[in-house]
Amino acid sequence: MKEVQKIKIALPVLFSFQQTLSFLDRGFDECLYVLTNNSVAKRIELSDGEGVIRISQVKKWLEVILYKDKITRRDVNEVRAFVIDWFDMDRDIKPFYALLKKHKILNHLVYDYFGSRLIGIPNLFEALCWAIIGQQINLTFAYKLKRALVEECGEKTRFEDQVYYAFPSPKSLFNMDRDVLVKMKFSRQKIMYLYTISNAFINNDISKSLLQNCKSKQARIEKLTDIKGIGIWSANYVLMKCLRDVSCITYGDSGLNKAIYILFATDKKPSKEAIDSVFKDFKGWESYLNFYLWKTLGSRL
DNA sequence: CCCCAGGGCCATA
DNA sequence: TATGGCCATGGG
Repeated sequence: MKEVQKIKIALPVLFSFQQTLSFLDRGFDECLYVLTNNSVAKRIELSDGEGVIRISQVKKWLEVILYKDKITRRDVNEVRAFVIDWFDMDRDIKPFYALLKKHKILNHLVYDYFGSRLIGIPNLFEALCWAIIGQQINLTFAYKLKRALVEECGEKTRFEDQVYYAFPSPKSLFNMDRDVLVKMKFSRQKIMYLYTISNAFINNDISKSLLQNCKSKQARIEKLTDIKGIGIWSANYVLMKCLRDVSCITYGDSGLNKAIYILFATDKKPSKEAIDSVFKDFKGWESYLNFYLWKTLGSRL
């Protein structure tokens, strides 16, 4: 970390960095970034090696400080692209807000979460593993599992009295001893799914570019759900959080069910038709509505 | 002790 | 196609 470089990104309209920070800081035991009152820092993997970035707001700009041994022009471009992707800063969400404002029941969400963007998981392997880890268990426990995994086999950087972890690589996860994962309290199913996904990445059966090159959304869903452990919920979750597809609905999601039940007085587990009727006024913005509905449940789901 | 968590797979009918 | 059991643990 011998060199330092400041990178400025202009704030888009309808973007709130405070909302971004409050989403990242939901009281869960997150291990892949470090928060302060007004900044977030994380380890970043770049083509020319790893570094640490710290992001804060300075007036009308996002200021990203990159710490790295030797900083290249390519590093700077990649960091800028990473942050824009992570916080979904390139998207014009005016059309979404227009739809929200005229909705009878949901219009207050504009003001409750003003400038809140769909925060992503740019790393596809991490997004898929996180979908597996989070299935069927409460998020508090899911974050504990993730931390155990990351601390065991994620690469780390020590910088200014802090440890910054990378999410494990497919190879390092694949090579983890089964018993170690059992001791961490992963279920046998989750362990098998994680191995399967790791192996798929190692063999290049799945990658972000392979998904991006699929002809249709349906083809992407099929490619994802071909993987054992990835069902319809996980596929939509990953397309939303990693591929930045804004037209996804996480069918089967307990949090989504709960939000719709509370706001629309449906069954506790609303039918697909009931869910679709909520989303029908938000064509092309389903992922954003999905994300905002999650937010209505509060910091802890 | 019960039920359910940001599900999905498999067996059965 | 639909339904029920199973997974592992923790919180309510």
